[in-house]
Amino acid sequence: MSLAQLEYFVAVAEEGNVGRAAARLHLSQPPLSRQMRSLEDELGVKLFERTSRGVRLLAPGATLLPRARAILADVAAAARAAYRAGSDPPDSVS
Amino acid sequence: MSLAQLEYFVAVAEEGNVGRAAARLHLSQPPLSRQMRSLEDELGVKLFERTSRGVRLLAPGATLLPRARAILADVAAAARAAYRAGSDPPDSVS
DNA sequence: TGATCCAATACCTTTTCGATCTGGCAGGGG
DNA sequence: CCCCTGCCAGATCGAAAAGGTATTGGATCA
Repeated sequence: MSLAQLEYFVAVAEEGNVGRAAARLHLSQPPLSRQMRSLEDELGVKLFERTSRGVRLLAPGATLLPRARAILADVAAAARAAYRAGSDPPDSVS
Repeated sequence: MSLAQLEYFVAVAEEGNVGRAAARLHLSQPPLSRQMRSLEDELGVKLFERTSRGVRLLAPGATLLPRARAILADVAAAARAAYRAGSDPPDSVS
């Protein structure tokens, strides 16, 4: 599982449509389909139900979605925190 | 930033030694050095001080370390949760 | 039944990642 | 003082992964 896959997953879940999610991610549709499939394979569960009008979250997908969002937010926060720790010398009240 | 880089970072921080961390990760030393370098580049800060006897965490590294551990734990927990949501049918009291 | 929309597959290209080999720098023993 | 050892960094090469285009298959709707 990669952070990219989590971003992709969130986009697909939010759009309910692989093609539209791909556009939003500035990506083409087939790679995104494949990434979702390999994520499902790795987790050992189906995240989406594929219909003829798009995709719908299944229970495992619904469970994963908020966690994925939180993880991505934590990663961004960690990057910012590390950056600040470097800009600010060890102690600084300014 | 990738999850692999976070794992690598934790290993290097814990070992205080790139070569030993590489062995622990079943990886060779040069790729690990590069990954740490590219992580630093991406974050825009130095995470380690390189000495001739190993590496030592700088302030940004110290800030990142607990967050990296938490993120990795969250990822693992999310994977397990999704898997369970798939094994268990939607409702189950058993 | 023909048109349309969507996801999946096939095939290829490009980028990324890891391994091996080599070099440079600091400490420790003769 | 010199050499040897241990550690990190750089260069080059091959393998694996990711993305793009073109195409197919399936379902819905007029």
